[in-house]
Amino acid sequence: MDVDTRLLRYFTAVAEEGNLTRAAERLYVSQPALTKQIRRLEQLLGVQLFTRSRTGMALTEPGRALAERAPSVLSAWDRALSGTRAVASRSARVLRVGFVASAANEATQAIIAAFSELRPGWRVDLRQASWADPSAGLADGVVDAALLRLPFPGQAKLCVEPLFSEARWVALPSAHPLAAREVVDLADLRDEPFVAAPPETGAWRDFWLASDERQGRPVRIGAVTEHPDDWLTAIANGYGVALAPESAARFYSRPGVTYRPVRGLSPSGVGVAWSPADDTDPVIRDFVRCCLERAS
Amino acid sequence: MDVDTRLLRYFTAVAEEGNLTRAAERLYVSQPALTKQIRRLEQLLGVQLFTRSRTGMALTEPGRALAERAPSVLSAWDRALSGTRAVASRSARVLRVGFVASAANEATQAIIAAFSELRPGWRVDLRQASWADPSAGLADGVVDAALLRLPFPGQAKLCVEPLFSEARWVALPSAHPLAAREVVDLADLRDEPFVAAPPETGAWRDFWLASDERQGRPVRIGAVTEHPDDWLTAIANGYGVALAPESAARFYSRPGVTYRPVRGLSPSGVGVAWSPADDTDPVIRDFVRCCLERAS
DNA sequence: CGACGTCCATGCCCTCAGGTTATTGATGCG
DNA sequence: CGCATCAATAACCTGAGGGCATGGACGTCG
Repeated sequence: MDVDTRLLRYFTAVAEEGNLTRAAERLYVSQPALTKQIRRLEQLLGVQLFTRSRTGMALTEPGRALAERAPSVLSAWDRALSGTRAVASRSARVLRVGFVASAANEATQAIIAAFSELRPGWRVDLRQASWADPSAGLADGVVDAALLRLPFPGQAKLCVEPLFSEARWVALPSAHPLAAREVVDLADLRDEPFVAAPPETGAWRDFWLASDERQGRPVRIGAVTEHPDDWLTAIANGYGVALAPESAARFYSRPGVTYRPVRGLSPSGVGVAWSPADDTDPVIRDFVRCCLERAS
Repeated sequence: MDVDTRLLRYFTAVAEEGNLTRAAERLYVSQPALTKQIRRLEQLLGVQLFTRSRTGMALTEPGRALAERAPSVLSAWDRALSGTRAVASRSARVLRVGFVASAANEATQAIIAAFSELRPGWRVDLRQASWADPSAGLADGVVDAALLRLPFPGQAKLCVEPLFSEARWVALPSAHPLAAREVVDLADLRDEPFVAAPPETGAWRDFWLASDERQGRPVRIGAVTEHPDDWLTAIANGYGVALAPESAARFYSRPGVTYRPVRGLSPSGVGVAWSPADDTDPVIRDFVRCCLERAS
């Protein structure tokens, strides 16, 4: 008896939401399509998985049994997939490097260049991650190494080497009164609306909102963005201000956005991370070495 | 990224056979269909899994990586499937009982009747297994309990309670000279062709060929059968003789087939088996109790 | 009490995945 | 050289799986 992992994902979504309509939205399919799939799954197993009512879809006892076991299937497949891809990229002499926007900025290019010289046969695949994934794909096994802002959630499970740290500056709409000053005080920013990363990024988001350093004053969110482009646009349009590493002033300059140093703000660290499973891999070690050389 | 488990089964088959044509036969699909599926899988992963040549399909390094991981996905799904079905049948008050043909014979009905009386709300689903599966589906989680001939392969991993034992008789074509005797000597059977179970049944097959008791004299196979009907037909048609439990003489009588006791042959045991996971289940315990009561 | 909102199910349509048979190419072998 | 062996391709058919629009059951609220 065969299933598609898609069917299992559909099932878990409905099980979690308890509601076809919402699950369908979450899965980006239409509700009738989902209805059909769930019925098909039930028919496939010969087991009723849900009891339908106007209040939604409730798991039956066998449904709960499947809901408990489905994740193990999905995660087994995830492991198989990322494992296979990892081996494939290795045997094609490709190093997959993830980075979050504004992580290493201009250092990135120097690192890649140094690595290319050290390992002439190898190609580097650079993949920019959205801010929603602070591990830049490393946690999912999508990349072999990543250039990241420190600290980041899940850091404990990975090997990390800090590279350098930079002052946190502020990016302001050029028309903003504070843009006229050479240096801004953190205290002056406390009541400004901020352009922030999506809420699911947790500690990462908080760090760039200076949540720890605003003495309990709640932050006002002016806009939420996932990528540098939206971010710059939001600031230029006056939706709010945002903290950014000093190098962003050079790397992400744009008319309408002004960067200024901030007094009284701790710096931000940049590091390189890789999976403990690859810790002995000579190519990874070379890459890390390049990072350390070029960053100091 | 989603896959169908079918695709993974196809992949493993090709990986094992190293040959599309043979793998296609084994999977009961056409060779072009399999070609397409394998290419689709490669495309899906963005990874070349095989190198094609006149000698067949050889795994690449990433292919080997997937071949190592695919079984874990398939077995996770197998567990999820049989686990869910088990819970479903329990919550529908159905006890799934497997049996191999001629295991308990007439005792079976008495057992079921006793169980129905003890657990009036419950229904028993009887499932006859082919001789190719001596655990009658118990090993695969397809049934909750099974009535079996002992010993059987995989017995160590299950809970087993022996019920009774029976003499092994011989089933002969009625026209066979030995059918004229009241009792047959094992020695007289040694050079006869036998009707046997399929080779993959291993020890089971050997036991019913009396391999251990023919003093190294090789057995001659006259026919191979999987089900009682073929078996009786093969014997009646004179393709060979076969050992059978005494009760088969009553339970599987047919014109053209004569049963006779055999001197000098050890008896055959019958038992009930269930999964250790269900050992504390009161319903299973009741069923086992019924078996013990009715068999003694 | 009737209008509306919320959910799931149904009907109809379209596209493409996945299967079939027949055939073509490539390549080693007697 | 002709044959056997494998994989790939072509042409075709069926049905799975998606979308939209709508129906039906049932609370809820003005």
